[in-house]
Amino acid sequence: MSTEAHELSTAWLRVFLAVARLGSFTEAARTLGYTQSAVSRQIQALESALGEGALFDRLPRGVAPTERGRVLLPRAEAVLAQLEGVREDLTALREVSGGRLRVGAFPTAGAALVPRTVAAFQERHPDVELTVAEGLTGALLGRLDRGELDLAVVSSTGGAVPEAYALEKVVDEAMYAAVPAGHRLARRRRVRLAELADEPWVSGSTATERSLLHPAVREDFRPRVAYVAAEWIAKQGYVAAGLAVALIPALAADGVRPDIRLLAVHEEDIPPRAVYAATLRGRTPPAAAEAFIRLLRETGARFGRRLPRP
Amino acid sequence: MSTEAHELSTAWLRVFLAVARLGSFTEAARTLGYTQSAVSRQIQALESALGEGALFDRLPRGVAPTERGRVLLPRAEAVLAQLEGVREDLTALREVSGGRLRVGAFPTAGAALVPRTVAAFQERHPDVELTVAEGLTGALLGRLDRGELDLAVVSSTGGAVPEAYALEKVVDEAMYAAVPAGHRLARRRRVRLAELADEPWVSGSTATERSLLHPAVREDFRPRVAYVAAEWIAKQGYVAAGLAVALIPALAADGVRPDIRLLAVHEEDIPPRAVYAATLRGRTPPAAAEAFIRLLRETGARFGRRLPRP
DNA sequence: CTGCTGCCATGCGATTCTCGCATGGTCGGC
DNA sequence: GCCGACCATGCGAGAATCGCATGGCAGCAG
Repeated sequence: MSTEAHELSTAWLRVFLAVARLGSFTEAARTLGYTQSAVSRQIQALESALGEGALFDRLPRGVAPTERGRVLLPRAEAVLAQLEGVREDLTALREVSGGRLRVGAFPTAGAALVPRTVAAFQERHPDVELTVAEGLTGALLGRLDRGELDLAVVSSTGGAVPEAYALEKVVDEAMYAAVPAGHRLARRRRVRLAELADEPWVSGSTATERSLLHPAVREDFRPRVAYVAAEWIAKQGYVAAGLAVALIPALAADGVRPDIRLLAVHEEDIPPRAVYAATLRGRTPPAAAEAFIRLLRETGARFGRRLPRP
Repeated sequence: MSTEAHELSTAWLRVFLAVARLGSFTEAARTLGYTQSAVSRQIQALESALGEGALFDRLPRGVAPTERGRVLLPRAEAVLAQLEGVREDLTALREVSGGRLRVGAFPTAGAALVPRTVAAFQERHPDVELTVAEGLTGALLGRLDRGELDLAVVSSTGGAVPEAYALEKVVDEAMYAAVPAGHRLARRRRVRLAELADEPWVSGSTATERSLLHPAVREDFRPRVAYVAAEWIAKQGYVAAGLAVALIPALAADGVRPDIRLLAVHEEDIPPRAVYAATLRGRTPPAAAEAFIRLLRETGARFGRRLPRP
């Protein structure tokens, strides 16, 4: 007879409550799907685990809680309620309600992809505290490493990504050529870059290595960068004025002014820029992050090789 | 692989907390006195009981809680705190702090026995809410039966007590003869009732059957009740005036006026009146009741066959 | 690049727990 | 005085849990 408190089981408490409520071992057993002997022993075990003194008086007709039993009653309910709370919390987590999510994204993603995804996310999971920070891919990964972010939206332009991160492709971003409304190709829907090889270009940098044009350079396409403008709003100005054409990633193609036409560039001319959602490899990402990534892909699908404004 | 939630053990949670705090199965095992394998399996069991999703990420150097783990953390602490609360409550109960105690007592006990016991009890257990009700033995037992009282202080005068009650003798109450200060026996400390057989008596009733004198009646003691007075204060008046003598139970002998003398009556002349503490048979009495009974006996010892004022 | 080390997972046998079944004891009622 | 309701308990089967030993994996030093 080990009078020592091995460790009290929550099953004990559930049985205890049933017995207290029903006033009978037999009835509690029937309700709980046990035999009467099992209930008897469970109560015995609980009584011995709790130390001296019975929890129920065994009367000729059923049982009645002793003072100890009456004291235990609200506590047992509280414990079980907490246990129920555990399940609720975890369910809420699975259903992505509550908690926080810290997202980082590269600048272009801030044009449409991330804002739209955020909007959809907020609608579905209004309880999640969501923050978004902008930064370049390298910086974002560093913040991920230091635990400052839960999720980073990065592009493949930054070169090789260390193995420490788990990447999930969100979208293969299509590229568009932007031409003025009166351009000779303005009525086309698709072009080859070779057709624009002789046009003056506006780009983010004179050095093509640092611009979107870089992966497109080939034998038959060596663009002449006549104007330099980093911001898309400025590029639009040059293009709309008929001074130049520009290469625009689909993610930035939203809200283009009406006097500009976007032409889908043939896939072979420029590889799609991949956008990834990065988390720390080996660490289970927050459930909210999973949900955010799903929405990212959903939103991102609209930017993959399709003209936003036909 | 039973993915079903058998019932989560509190041991799970304790192990979980240790692992979360120490960041390592091995270290937690060492701290808790388990082997590493046991900890590993406990966490596995907890994870499977809680359903999909791990609680810890297994890293090359130790483990780190996942989001699920971080959510579980405060809940687990709460559950264990409640469990600790159970033990504290029960310990407090054993040490008689808190809770309530409802006592009933027959009128004479209210003269000194109960008030003194109450005072001692309040001093020792100030947290217990104590109430005292007065009533005759029969009524008190009825209220005990109906759960209106936890404890009844009753005397043996009421005849047989049903078996439904557990009686614990508190004191065998001595009887005194009260005589005026100038009485011929006033200097004695003990008397035989036969010596007072010819005196006029004052009693609570003309019918000796209903008075304290009843059990004392014998061949050589047939008292003549000259005066009837129910209250002890009135009896004192007759005695002090030298009109009569009276029989006084020790419990009522406190605070006797100075012109009256109390003489111990020989034990053979009148059987001591027993005072009992009654609880419901078969029901575990409240811990406070046990403590109260102990103090009753302590206090009552002063009224057994001893003159309170020598 | 190879062996070492630290850490978690897992197969195995022994122990303990817990269950259901059947039985015994006690009390109240017809 | 027998019967029925109810709780306690001996017994054997099955499940859970433990420790021990081993395996797998990642990082690190030589």
